[in-house]
Amino acid sequence: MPDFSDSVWTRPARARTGQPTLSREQIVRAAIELLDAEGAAGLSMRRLGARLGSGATSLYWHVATKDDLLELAVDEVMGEVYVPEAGDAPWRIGVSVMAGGMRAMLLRHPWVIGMLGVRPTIGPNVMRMSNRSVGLFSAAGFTGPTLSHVHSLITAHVIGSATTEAAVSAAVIRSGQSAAELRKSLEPFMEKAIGEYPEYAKWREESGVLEMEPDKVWDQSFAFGLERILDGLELWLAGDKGETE
Amino acid sequence: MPDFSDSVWTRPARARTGQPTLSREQIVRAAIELLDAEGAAGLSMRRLGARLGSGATSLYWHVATKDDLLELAVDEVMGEVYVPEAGDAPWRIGVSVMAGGMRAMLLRHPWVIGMLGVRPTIGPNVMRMSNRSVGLFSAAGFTGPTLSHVHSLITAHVIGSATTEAAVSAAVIRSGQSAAELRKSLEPFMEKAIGEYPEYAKWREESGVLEMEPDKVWDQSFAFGLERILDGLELWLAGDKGETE
DNA sequence: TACTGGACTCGAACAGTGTGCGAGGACCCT
DNA sequence: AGGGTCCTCGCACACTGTTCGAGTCCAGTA
Repeated sequence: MPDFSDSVWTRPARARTGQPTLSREQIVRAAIELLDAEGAAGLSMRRLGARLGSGATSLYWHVATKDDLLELAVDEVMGEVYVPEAGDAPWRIGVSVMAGGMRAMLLRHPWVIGMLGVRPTIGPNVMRMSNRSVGLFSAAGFTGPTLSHVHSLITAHVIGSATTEAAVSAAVIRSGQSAAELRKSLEPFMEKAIGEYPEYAKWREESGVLEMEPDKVWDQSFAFGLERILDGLELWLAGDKGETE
Repeated sequence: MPDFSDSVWTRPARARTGQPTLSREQIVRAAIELLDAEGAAGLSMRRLGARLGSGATSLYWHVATKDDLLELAVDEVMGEVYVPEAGDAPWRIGVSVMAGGMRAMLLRHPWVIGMLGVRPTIGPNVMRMSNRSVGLFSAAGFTGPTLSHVHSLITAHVIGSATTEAAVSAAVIRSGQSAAELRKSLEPFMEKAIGEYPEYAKWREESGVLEMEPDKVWDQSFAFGLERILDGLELWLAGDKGETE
């Protein structure tokens, strides 16, 4: 006797509202959730489909390719970054707000970092950010190619700091220990290396960096760097522009 | 009638010299070659095995996991970076040499960039670099946590600049066109965007950046940023260390 | 010389990946 | 009622990293 418990007849009619059940925005949002929760390796089209209650290949009607989806996701989270309007505050403050916001975003969505080097992002949100940035820097007094260099300098600092910070924090998470515990369990390894790397070892011991709270150190490092950069830029604006060439 | 053309008997004795045919260094070297030629997506254990004339799974005797292999590869190329000895030159020069060398390495091996954010590198070559760097910065007059911040600042600049540069250059390569051609074919897209991003468009038009040679622009941008950073650091060394807090 | 044990290689297999294709269902318009 | 468009999805393909166990070779010992 055939089993009708799962046939077309016993199964309830598909819950269709007449509207498509999937949308590109919905897919992108779900992808970001998955990426946040499990990292780049945790996102597969099949798992994403399952999370949305639909077949994996259905996604391909809304999105040409997984790479495209990632590009959309990157641009989407870029939209979370607030860039102040030019003139709302002194330019140093404006730039700091932008840089801090972008750093926070990258640490919220660390999977973005690994994608920045793969293809340039030119989505609408990135464009909006760029547009605002130009305003910010041009109000500060930068023009022409230099303006672009300044923009690159600031974003490079954000991306670069976030890269190493994210790498370490990923290692901490993977280890299942706290940062302090992880450092302790690496201690013997370091101990052995001391002989070979004397300068490094000496600094490590004397700097007092071992007793500091890791998160605070990252914040300080980022802020310190940003201040030095802004100082350097202000100096350049102040006049001696040909000093170093 | 059985086919003996490929049996143990007809097959020539394995060309064994008595030495193992595979070695970890050889594998890492081949992996780097493959990564350089085809990027991160082009490296698979099977292809790597084929390139070495051996079975894919043979690699697993020398290397625990693909991730381990990548870590080895990253550390290996890090070894290509020359870090001057402290005292061989004024510290600004020393730091510039190191930063420039690291940038060049990252552009030679752009696949490294995408891996830096995934896990921290603590291989011997990276340690050697760190050791040298400490010497460099400490000779410049930096101490304690600040020394670490300065180190982070410089490497962040290198990594950050290389990230966006590599992204663009990857896009150019993928497009199969020259940078200028690619820009031209993106022109209509940009044209349409001008209305929405007025500041950006205005800068784009007036800056003269469109007529410049792309490679030169990258170099200039990197050098400009580095000089600003070094200026900022020198200023800090000069004294007014509490100025901005 | 025979035998053992370690160093090393490798084919088969498993679970999982991105994606093309074609069949089909649901809806709207004529 | 018939067609056309939008949308979903199962199947299949070629490929991935990795495990397992069998096998091959060589050095050392008895």
